Amino acid sequence: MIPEATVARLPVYLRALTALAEGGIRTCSSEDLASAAGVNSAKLRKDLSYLGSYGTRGVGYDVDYLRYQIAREIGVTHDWPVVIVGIGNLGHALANYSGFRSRGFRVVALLDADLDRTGELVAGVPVRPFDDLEAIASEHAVAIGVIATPAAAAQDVADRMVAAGVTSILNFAPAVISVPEGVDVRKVDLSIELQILAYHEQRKAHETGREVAAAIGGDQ
Amino acid sequence: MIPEATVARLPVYLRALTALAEGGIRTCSSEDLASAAGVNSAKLRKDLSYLGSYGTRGVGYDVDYLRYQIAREIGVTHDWPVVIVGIGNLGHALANYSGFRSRGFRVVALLDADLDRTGELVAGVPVRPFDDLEAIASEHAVAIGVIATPAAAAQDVADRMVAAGVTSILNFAPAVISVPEGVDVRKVDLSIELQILAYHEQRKAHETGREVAAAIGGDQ
DNA sequence: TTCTGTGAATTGTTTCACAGCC
DNA sequence: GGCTGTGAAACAATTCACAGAA
Repeated sequence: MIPEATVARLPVYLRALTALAEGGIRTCSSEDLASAAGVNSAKLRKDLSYLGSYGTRGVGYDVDYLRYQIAREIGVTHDWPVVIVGIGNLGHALANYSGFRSRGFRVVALLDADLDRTGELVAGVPVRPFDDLEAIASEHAVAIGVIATPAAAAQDVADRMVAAGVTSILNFAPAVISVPEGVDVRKVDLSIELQILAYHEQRKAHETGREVAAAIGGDQ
Repeated sequence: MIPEATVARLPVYLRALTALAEGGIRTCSSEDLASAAGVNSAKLRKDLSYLGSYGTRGVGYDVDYLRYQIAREIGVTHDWPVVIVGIGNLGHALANYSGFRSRGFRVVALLDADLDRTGELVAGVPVRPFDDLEAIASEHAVAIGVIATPAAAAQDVADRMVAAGVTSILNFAPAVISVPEGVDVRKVDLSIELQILAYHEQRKAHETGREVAAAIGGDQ
């Protein structure tokens, strides 16, 4: 059983290893890989230790071998079919995102409730009516769905996805969706990320203010 | 000093409170708010306790009052000016995202290195050359920048942002960027989120396999 | 000697359970 | 009686520090 925090970092290691491999590097130390991934080496080694012993003491890790082991652990040695629902600005961006294709995912359908959009080609894939969801999900055995609709539609879309057999949902809509036991949801929310930054930014401003005040105050 | 895990949830509570307020609800219990935010009530109360005592025992929380207190704590009672660099598909989607405006952020400029894009209007804001970054950042006192460029450009953009006085960066490029002490970076990576789902999906598949095997095996 | 793999210590987060206030 | 606020307990993640393999 791999800790959740480790699972969330494995894709980062995978990407870093791919970058190293593309740079022609065949072997790396935990220090090298950790710095490419933006973590410290103790954490990296601990994380990798949950997968097994894929390194060599005194030497390091074979880049290709470790890359394969992580890809296998994550489950991206084969492609996962994915549907995207909601082809607005964000849906367009997602459909065009080439990183999906190269990292283990294949967009098998783009769905939108607006029938005026039907037939429109986005990244070479035709937009289809949302009602085709069940047919597509069962035809392609889709387990992963992406919601890129407005917040108001998100729960309905999620319900339909679950009914159609989808058991993992990536939700970009700014809404909390509830799903049955056994279905995983991950949420990406742009304005929440910015608000977290704003909080720290505000604290930095206070900090500076205090330092300035202290400097002005001098040694009174 | 508010724990980081709590800080990351405050924006979720803020959004849930806004939804309650829009539904005409003036008072709510920790249970109500927790369920609107998708967390359990003990965690919610513990989180809110770091901000102060803004509830009333036996009654609950005043929605508007708590909303204001959280907004103040996060620092979104006034707007933060933001620049977006990289106006490709994702940059377009971000520029058009209305949640920015309504949640404490104002896009003051869209920048792109491709000069053919200069002047193009996106969501009513003209695209400007990347080299205008310093002028814009100092004119609007921009502290927060968004990177929506390809991975290869991300580090350069981050360096220029930091030099221009930006101290918080939201990075959508699939690359690790390094910044000096005192600069915050948050990363949003679409394919990493999908890979995390894939990991759990794969485990569910194994689990099912085992259950099926056990069922077939019966009580042998 | 170098660098991995990992117990042990530390630090952070969540959950429990109830005292205290309305 | 109902619900918040919070110590204390349980759990999870990170970091330390070093034994041991190459």
